[in-house]
Amino acid sequence: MPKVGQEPIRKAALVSATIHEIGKARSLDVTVGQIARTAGMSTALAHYYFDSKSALFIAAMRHVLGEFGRTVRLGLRRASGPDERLRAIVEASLGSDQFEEHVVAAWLVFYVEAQRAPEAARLLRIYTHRLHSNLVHELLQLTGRARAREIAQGAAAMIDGLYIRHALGNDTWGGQNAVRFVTDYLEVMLAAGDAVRRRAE
Amino acid sequence: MPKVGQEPIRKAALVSATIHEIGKARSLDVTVGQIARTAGMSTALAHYYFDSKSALFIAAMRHVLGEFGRTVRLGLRRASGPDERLRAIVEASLGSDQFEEHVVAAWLVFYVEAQRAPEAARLLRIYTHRLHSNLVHELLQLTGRARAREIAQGAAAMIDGLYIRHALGNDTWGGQNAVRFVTDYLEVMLAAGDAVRRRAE
DNA sequence: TTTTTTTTATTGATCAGTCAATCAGCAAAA
DNA sequence: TTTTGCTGATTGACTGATCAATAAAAAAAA
Repeated sequence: MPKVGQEPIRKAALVSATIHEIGKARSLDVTVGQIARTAGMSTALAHYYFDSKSALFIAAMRHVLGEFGRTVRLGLRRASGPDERLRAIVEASLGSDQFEEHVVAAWLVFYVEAQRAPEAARLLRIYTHRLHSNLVHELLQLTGRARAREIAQGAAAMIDGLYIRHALGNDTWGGQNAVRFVTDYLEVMLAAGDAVRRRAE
Repeated sequence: MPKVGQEPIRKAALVSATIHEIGKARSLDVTVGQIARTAGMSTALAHYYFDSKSALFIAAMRHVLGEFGRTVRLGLRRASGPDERLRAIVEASLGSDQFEEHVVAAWLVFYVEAQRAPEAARLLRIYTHRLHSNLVHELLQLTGRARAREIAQGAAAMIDGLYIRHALGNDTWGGQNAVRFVTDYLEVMLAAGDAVRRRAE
């Protein structure tokens, strides 16, 4: 049975199983044994491919973040013009892909882990910065730099907030409307910026 | 040494130690032993006053939520007029009290716990509903019911998002500006509502 | 008032269970 | 025969919870 070239297959299976199990347990409190069993192998083999449990978690987090990045890039490639592109970013962040149950749980859990594990914090910072600079890049076509940065911060915070409220089931809206909340915010803030600018002139 | 009437003192010490230890560990992964030692007693005594570890966590969460509720009520009592009162709500949510290191960590950890423990979920829902209805109550003086609800949802999401970004150190602004982000949002959304209404007339 | 009983407060020791990690060793390719 | 893939068994450390035992205060009884 032992074939060569199993490493990438096994690692992928373990990463996928990790996300799945975290989603099921809704917590990082998942044993390597559970993960390994779900991935169809022994505990020892899981440790053969990943030195430690936390290394496995980091790999899982990197995978979720990678998936997200790919979704954003795909959305951006399809959109044209700043408005459409802003919408694409928001949709990638609050789209149905990201709202899959186990992905949601993984994100929440990673948020907590980012408080302790430096590597997890680093990964999350990359996500934050990318979201911010993506938003600013488009907003710069529509307003000044200072205002673009401010609106991007507000929108990013709103995205995170809507995400968490959905994750905890504390939302009355469906996932659909979440996008509208942010796009409304962007639209209104940009219009208000115009008003301010006009008033100043 | 054993005196009567220790129960409230011991329980308060345990709750306080729990919040402190969660803040230090930045995780729910804290042993009863650690908490008990910090509270100046044995593990067995901690179990004497709280049946289980999770009962202790729930008590700690109830305490944090209670403190928050008190802060909101105090702020509301001091404010007059819907604008001031809205500001008071936001300030209570994003004020320096709530940004104390261990309180922040406790909130984040409770968010995750709310995914599994029904009682934790219930407590968090109370917080969510209270924040929402507080906001709606004031907004109703300034706009229609449907719009009030929508703006309240957006503002609440933004508050949570700003909170988490601060908790993770992913904020470039200081805690101060966080309040301004939300009040700006409220102001602009209300103004836009007026514009829409005027346009419709 | 003194004595006895009950209640409250407290702990060290320990149980029963869990878990991450290791290791020695086997099987099949290369 | 060396490398890669794989596992059962085991280790060592930890943890929540329980319990028997003890001390002091309060209440009841004498």
